[in-house]
Amino acid sequence: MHKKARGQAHAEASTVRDVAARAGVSAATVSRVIGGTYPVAKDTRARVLRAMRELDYVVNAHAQALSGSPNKTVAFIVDDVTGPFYAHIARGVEQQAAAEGRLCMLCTTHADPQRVFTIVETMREQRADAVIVVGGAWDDKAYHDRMTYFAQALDRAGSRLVLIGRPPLGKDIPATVVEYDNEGGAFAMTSHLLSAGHRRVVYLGRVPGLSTSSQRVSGFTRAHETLGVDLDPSLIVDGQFSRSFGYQGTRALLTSGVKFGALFAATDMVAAGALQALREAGVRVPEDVAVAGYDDIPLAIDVYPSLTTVNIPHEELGRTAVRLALHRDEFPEAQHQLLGTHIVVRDSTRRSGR
Amino acid sequence: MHKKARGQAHAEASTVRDVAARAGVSAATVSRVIGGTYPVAKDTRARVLRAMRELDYVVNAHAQALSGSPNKTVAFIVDDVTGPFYAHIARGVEQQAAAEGRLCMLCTTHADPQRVFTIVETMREQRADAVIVVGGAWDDKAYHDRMTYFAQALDRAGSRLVLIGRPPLGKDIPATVVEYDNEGGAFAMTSHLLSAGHRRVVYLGRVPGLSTSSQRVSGFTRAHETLGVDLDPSLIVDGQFSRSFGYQGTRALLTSGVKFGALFAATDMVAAGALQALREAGVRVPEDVAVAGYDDIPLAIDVYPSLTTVNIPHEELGRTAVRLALHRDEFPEAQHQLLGTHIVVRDSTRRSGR
DNA sequence: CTGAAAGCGCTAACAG
DNA sequence: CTGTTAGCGCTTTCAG
Repeated sequence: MHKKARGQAHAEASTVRDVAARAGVSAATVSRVIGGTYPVAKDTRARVLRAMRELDYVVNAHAQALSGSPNKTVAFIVDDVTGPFYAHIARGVEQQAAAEGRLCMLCTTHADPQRVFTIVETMREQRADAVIVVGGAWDDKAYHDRMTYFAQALDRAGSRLVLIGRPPLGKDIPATVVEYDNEGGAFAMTSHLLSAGHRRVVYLGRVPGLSTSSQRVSGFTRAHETLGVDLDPSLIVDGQFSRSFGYQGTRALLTSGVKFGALFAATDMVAAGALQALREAGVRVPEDVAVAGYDDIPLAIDVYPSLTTVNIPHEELGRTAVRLALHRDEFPEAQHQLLGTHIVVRDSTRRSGR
Repeated sequence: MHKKARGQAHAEASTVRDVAARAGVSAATVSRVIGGTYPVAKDTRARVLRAMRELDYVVNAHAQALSGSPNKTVAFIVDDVTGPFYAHIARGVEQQAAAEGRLCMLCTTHADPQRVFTIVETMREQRADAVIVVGGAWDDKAYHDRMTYFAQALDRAGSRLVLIGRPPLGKDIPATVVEYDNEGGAFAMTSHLLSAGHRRVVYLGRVPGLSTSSQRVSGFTRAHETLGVDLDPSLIVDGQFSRSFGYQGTRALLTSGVKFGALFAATDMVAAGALQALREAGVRVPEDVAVAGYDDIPLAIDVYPSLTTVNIPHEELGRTAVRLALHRDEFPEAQHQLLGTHIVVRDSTRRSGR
């Protein structure tokens, strides 16, 4: 009777053929009803529909994908969903993917640069029609080459590699790049601080070799040059993009006796840690030290005092990435976007006295 | 020459057959090499492997899935990735899914209860081997029935419905449920507040009909009964789980002239809004009003003053959900878990003077 | 250890 | 409008 006798008690899922039999039509007709993209007599369709319902029929997406219909999934690869920074981009991606009728696969690398390769490979297997990678890139040739290879491989397969917040791989590499004006934001923020009269501004949290970091530091430096303020190199301190580094780093700074009137944290998380350290040390913000962050994550309005920071259009980055990737044929010229950033002034730098 | 002449310039991806030809073996042998689960002569395997590399071969996951090999994806459905609450659960899910060799599909309902149905249906099509839904459920019969139906349908197909932070659907419904002690957490927190001497504690943000909310309110009420403190019903105020409601609601409370010495916010986000409103009104926390939240999201340590709140084991919820669902045959008894919660005391309730 | 052949569930020509 | 016939790329008996 049964095709197979599984150990499990799973009723075999019904197929187009079952539906066809029940509705007294051919499998092809059922398929046409499913697709909806082909004329089918009104009552035939009705019968088929009813049969589907009675059998609790559900198409098999894999079979669909296999027999030619374009795949409908977008892959999204991040370091860590937990960071508000990524979470908001993820929301944009998910939103746009849904709007374009795509499913969204979420993968996490936990900041292991190797893992991104494995994952991209897996996505090739899945035949995802866009693979979106977000986060700073490392200045590493091997890394760069590997990504370039993936870009080409995905392209050959009709898919697309998308980089969010990373520098382009190169001129003729088939990849979509959606950046935000990292350098410009840092420039604007530093200018804001310098114009308020601060002469010794700490940059807290440089990560050598990380593209995001280099760009921010570059904006920081350029602002000093532009405004003709000397920059003491010891004011740029290395450290991770984390709350705990913000805390530790600031404490270290405080005990080291370095003088500074303002602190520009590499990210809002770093700033949050810094604020705590300053508060514990009895340093008033912004009276004694002005503090600024970068990213404008929701946290920024809840810390005390509320944080002046650089706004990044998170959700738009995500949405743009998906849109561009899926419609690359319509917008071949637009495959490299640079979205704007702007500073948001809050209490942590307000009326800063020198 | 070519099988098809596509308009696109995509080189057709190579298949097992191509690899087989190149290695001078049959497709079956290539498949065996891929699966690794079957003896293949050492040098044959080597040749196949080389051919795969040379052709840049990538298996087609859909074809694999279609021809019987169990599917390898887990679906995760949330209201909104953006909430830190969900983000951390997502991390747990992703982590465990990766550990179990599964891919993770992320879907968002934007709090539209209808959308969850569409998505679950889509996941049936994808043949996901577990479908995880997180977030409070509505006390709605239609909703309940629909979920029950999905639970059964998924079960029939060898998949599994998992509910995180939602009450079970019923005794014999095949679904995995991972809850956290919502009522207990609220009870503990309320007791903490009452034992500190507060007699008029506001509960800010009840959402009638939402399971999460009902449980918290129930813990709140029970603590009053247990400690023999009268509860003025007007102290329970309805409102959404959002920062903005926390802000507005608190302002309204303040202008209404209702007296209260402590405020228990339905969630940390609500508490964050409340803190802002109190600060703006010149009400000192915790001296004038003690404030507590619920969820223990990272934000809680960054608001000022740092927030006393109820800790939920976010990541563990996610991990447990995946583990239980995938190994349901090994742990049939454990398909309903209740994870513990505990209060974390921080500055917002410290040394509260009556 | 390896090959040949059948088929997973669906869609896409090609004929009616 | 609808049925028939081929596969999509892979795994899996069943024979060597």
